[in-house]
Amino acid sequence: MKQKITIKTIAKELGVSTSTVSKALKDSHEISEETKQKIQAYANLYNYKPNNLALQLRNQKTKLIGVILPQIVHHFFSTIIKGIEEVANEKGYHIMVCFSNESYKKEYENLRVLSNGSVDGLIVSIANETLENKDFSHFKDLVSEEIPLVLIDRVVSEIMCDKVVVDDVGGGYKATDYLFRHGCKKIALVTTPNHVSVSALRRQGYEKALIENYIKSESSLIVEIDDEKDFNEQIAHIFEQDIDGILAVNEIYAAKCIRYAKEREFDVPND
Amino acid sequence: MKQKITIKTIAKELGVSTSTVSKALKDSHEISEETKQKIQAYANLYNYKPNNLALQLRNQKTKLIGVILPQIVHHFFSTIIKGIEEVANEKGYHIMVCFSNESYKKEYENLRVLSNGSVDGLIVSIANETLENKDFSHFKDLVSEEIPLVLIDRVVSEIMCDKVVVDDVGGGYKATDYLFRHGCKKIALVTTPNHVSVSALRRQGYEKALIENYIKSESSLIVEIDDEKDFNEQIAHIFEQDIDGILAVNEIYAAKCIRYAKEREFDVPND
DNA sequence: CGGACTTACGAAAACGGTTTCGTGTTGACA
DNA sequence: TGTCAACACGAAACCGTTTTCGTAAGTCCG
Repeated sequence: MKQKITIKTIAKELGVSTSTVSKALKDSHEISEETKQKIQAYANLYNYKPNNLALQLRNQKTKLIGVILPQIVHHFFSTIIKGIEEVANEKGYHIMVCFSNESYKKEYENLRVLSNGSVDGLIVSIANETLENKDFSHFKDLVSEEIPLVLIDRVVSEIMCDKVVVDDVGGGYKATDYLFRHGCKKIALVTTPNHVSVSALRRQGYEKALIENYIKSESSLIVEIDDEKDFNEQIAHIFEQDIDGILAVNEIYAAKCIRYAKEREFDVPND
Repeated sequence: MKQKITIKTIAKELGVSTSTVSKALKDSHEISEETKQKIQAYANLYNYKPNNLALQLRNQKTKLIGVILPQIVHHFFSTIIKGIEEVANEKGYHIMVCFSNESYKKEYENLRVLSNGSVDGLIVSIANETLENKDFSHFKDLVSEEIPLVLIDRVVSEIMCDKVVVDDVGGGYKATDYLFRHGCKKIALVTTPNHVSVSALRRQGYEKALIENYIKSESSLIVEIDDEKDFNEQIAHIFEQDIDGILAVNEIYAAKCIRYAKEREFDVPND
């Protein structure tokens, strides 16, 4: 790399001290107009830019946020990155992105590298492998070192820090409530078996909305899709009842339901 | 943040100099076994980690690669990020990702921040706005500062640096040639109007392959899809000829062709 | 006994900045 | 003429590390 121009080179070239240069470049009142002119002109001419590392070391802050995600080629996660980057930028921050590829080892390694002063804080979505083997000590270390940490989407209660999750219960409730407000009386639920947490939470929201509307939840209106079997066959029986609304726990089920309904000449969304 | 433990604190606490600590931690032969033990034990106990910023400043390298892309919520770009991150990781590097949102100003700003010592090199895909107003001076500055720069996908000849682009001509050629090698004689081309550059390049490849196989390009075998109109109607006429191969310039057209062929009971890929 | 060589450590410079605290020179004022 | 403040600048410390070089003490050998 070419000989970078630093405050020292300017100082030497102009026969002043580095402190004078530093002050002149930030228009300090301690420096005479004449000297300031000279220094600023020189800096401009040679396109001087202060070295970020030096500043970060001195200020003990990097204006950088580390982001560790399990994947990226995935609409959900790339959207998250975009969102984080936008807000960070507004606040004068930049982001460093790493991926764990759902691997504990890579997550651990990334955490180690980023928590050594490289970033001011971290935003992490935990890798599946970590979730399975339940070893969160690397996160707990961060917390005890008081490095700002926010967990998103995939969170665990063991780690004491701020968390942001999609409000699945609220989402399920709001969607169901919306249908009620639009005149639906008998709403079916198309969901997965209950061990998938997102679905279970959205189902809770669905049931909460039923209760608030004084409606009894009927198991004949709820179908837990088995992905191994044919989708249409599984939902057929709910279409045979006189339902006027369907809540699907994810876009895929929703799309399939809509297609099924259209093929049977229902008017979506009016019917 | 809690009082971080540094080499200095260890040195003071153990009554030795910082140089001794530094050497002991990297198992230098200059330090006696006894002292090493003591220092390493202490460092371990208090979970000492060397400060990255200090190292980067000292070594004049960050092991960081800056990546600036126009978008991210896009399969192509998120795949690129993943690829870069993987290779970088193998070589002990990490990446800093920024987005220009196709805006000249954000691109300029990102470039400015990253080129101040924050990264060892840059990988950039130029923003559309920059491409339009043809102002590449910010890139040229980088080059003259001899900061390693690689342009990907969207490149311009004005900037003297390494570039990586998808080889569309070669891709079109190889695909067509493949069909010839597998016995096809009459190959149709399903493409977009010629002003879309990717398609135009792949078409060049297609035509090059035809020429090399001494086959005359026939306009009746080439259909430029108008996305406003019905796809199937537009390709119908090529299926009426006795073709034995189709080259589609993108996956969407390919998928639609295959579906069309299957619906008409062709045996894909044998027919 | 004296010179050479090892061992085990510390001092200081360096990376590139910022900032606090002098300090020498003016000029004003009593 | 002596005092004091303002002005304009420099010295040095600091951020956390590495590394070169110097050196005191101990060992070995002739």
